[in-house]
Amino acid sequence: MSGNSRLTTAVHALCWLELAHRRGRPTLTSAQIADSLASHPVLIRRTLAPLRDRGLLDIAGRGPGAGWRLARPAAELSLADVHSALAEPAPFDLHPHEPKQTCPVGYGIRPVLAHIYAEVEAEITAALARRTIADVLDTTLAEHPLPQ
Amino acid sequence: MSGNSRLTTAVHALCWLELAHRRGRPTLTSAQIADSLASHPVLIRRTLAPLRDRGLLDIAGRGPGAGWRLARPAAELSLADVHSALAEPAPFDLHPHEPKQTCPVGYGIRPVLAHIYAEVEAEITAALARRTIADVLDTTLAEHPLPQ
DNA sequence: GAAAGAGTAACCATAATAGTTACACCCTCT
DNA sequence: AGAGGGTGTAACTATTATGGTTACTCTTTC
Repeated sequence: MSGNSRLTTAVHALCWLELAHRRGRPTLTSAQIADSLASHPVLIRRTLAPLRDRGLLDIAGRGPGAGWRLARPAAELSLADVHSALAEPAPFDLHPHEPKQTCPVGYGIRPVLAHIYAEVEAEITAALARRTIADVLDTTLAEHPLPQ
Repeated sequence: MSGNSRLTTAVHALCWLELAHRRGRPTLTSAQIADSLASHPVLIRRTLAPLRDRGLLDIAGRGPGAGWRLARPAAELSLADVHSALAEPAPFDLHPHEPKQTCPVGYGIRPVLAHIYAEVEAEITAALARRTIADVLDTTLAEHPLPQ
């Protein structure tokens, strides 16, 4: 239990919602989404909450019959949108403590590294922006269809 | 204490070694490196050990007078080399458990996501490959020189 | 009033990281 | 031979993130 699978969880959930939508099912409950992920409804609600707050998803109704649904067409929902909404941690951190300020390297290296790390983040975002939820779902269904 | 600052630690150490080299100091001990980072010699040895094993660094001598030194010119040492030697964790993981195999999404989504995540990794590597230790040191000294 | 749904707080287990101590081992120097 | 300066590494601690789980509140439909 070390890594970070929230992007996976969110993308899986959104693809599943889109597939349900295509099949004429407008919404899914968090229990139904959790079933596909072999996870738990509370985890789904926790993971999807920031997407709801950012307007990627919404809840249709309340009480019995309520459920999650995409707030935008799946073809207009990129993985970068999901990544950004999740506020994923950056892959690289600067020093845990301030380095020695009387050393030329310790004094000046932090903004240099921060700039490089920002570039890396931009590349990650750009790579994720190339794929939409619709792309992922279409590729999944086309390249790895259920047997029989 | 959540993130991962090992790339920062390693790049800082390598820059400091290169600066020492330019000043006519062929090696630095882990205690001297730790001093610049406001860290501890054991952490330095732990972080630098995989770089030594991968041939980016070596130890000159043993016993008194021993110390770390770059095994290659700093201009031929990219941050991607460092990142790779450190075996940094990927930013995104797949599902913590196998998703439901009777769901079309659960059945087929993992290789699709794995492919996208591999692309992201490649972009990270490419961005880091654009900078060498010499670049980082030169930029640090030029853009953020010690006052007076 | 019962039941289904989301929203959330609280707690547990696990793992990674940084920090730290302790000690074994190797070598140089006196 | 012994002292001391180095690395190598195991072991332990504290902190934090993550996933998992339970338990509860609130709202709405039936």
